Amino acid sequence: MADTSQPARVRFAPSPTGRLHLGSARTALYNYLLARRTGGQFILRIEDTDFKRTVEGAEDELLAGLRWLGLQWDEGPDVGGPCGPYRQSERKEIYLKYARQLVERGRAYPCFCTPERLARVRQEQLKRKESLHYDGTCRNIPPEAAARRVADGEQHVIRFKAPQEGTTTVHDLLRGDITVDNRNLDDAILVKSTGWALYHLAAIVDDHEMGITHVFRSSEWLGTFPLHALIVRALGWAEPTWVHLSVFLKPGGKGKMSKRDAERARDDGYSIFIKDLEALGYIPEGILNWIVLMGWGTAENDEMSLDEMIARFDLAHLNPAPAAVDFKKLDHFNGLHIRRLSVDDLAARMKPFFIEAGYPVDDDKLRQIAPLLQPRLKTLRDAPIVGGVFFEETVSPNPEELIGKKMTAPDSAEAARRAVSILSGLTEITHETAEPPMRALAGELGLKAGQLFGILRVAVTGRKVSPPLFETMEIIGRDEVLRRVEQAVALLESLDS
RNA sequence: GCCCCCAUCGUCUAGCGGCCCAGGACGUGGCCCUCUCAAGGCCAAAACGGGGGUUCGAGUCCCCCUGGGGGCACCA
Repeated sequence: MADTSQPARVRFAPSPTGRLHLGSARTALYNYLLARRTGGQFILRIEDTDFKRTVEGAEDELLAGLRWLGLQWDEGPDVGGPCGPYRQSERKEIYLKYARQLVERGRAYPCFCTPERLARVRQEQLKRKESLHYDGTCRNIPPEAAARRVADGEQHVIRFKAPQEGTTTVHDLLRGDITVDNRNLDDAILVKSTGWALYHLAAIVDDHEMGITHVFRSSEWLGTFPLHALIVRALGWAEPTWVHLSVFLKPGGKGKMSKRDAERARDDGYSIFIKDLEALGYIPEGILNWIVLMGWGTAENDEMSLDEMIARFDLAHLNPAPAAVDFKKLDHFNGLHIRRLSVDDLAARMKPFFIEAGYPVDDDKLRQIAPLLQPRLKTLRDAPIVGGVFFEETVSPNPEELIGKKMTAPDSAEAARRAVSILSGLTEITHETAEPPMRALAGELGLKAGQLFGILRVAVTGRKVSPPLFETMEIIGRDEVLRRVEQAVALLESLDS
């Protein structure tokens, strides 16, 4: 079943009508993984035959998003390949060729019904509570008569002539055989009156012409699955392995992700769109690790890099059930992979977020603070929040917060004074040189280390929460540390008057 | 209304008839570590939707119910 011995040719075929989101990214991922796993090819095809719906810039975002995630394709509209063109809008004649073939074989027919008439038929069916389907008016027009009307230039579409009796059985890798009663099949439109093929024909033709071995697509195609298999068979081709992946459900698992849910995710600081996730400080490694597990599972060790996924991915563990998105889990994997980054890598990735937050960035300092921030970041966006202190020229602590735990202002002032006198005696303040004497001082004053350190932390960073105190002092530097602690002394003294 | 699909902890999942009084992960609670916050370590609570079968034996196979999801365009 999980045949990884034969090279797979797979494709990710988005239409440039929207943004790259979680669901499509996961489909792309699975395609990519199977291709790499089997030593096959990953193809990118743009399904842009519906010009009315094409969105300006969508294709660019799609490609950029995939590249950012690290899912580079082997063949595609921009990189070419032996089966091009890879944009459906450039393959019109190919589809027409097969549409004509189908008509010649009596497996498809021209239909002259107007959209208006079709809408009327639908209304009637709705009123009679029947299933919605084409009523077959043009199905029985004699081929010669139909051909004549076409030759005369009469507006028409091409419909597939679906069988009306018996049953059709198709096979999905995750669901096994699916058998439908042919009476429920519809004569779907293959070619619009404009001459452009619809998905039903275009995708089937392209998958064949491009030698696709496995078709990963969303479960929303399950309804037309028999139709598509029938078209493949009518054309006399071998079927690919069909894999219908379930959709993602909203957090909590009740209902599909809707636009409203997407907005709510944004309000919570998350997003279902890849580009937004990048801006929110999520890294490809984290996102990929998160989505690969929604629909595919392993017994244990969920933590994986892309390479590890390639080594472990298989078809047998794909799961047909819908999965609810859990952004908390994304946070977990993102943090996990941030911690896996090298110092230089993390420094480079944090940089734009410091710039965005308005801090004067400095590559050396970024590398210096990276190890301190690394275990504290859930997202890269947290970096300027946690590490902003290293770029601030001055701090303005809240005097009240300078008072040590269970201490008075005068006590705290005295402790700070003593700290200054000891620290100023050091030629350099580092973790090694400063911590021992400060611990000793705490003991001498009858304080817990945490009490003294707390005062110094607020004095030096202006915050109650910061990276480890002495490492922080080391980076801020002796002179500035002294200046800040002295400032704290003054602040504390002003308090008790 | 009609058609199709799915069903294990709150969530993502492992399980492919006995190895399961159901394993891992997120989240949650507790403890440890600890200069704060994290990170890390340990522990805990937490599930086979219900009912019928099949079988010596069912989370695993079959049926029904329930629940959830998808589809029914000259969109993809």
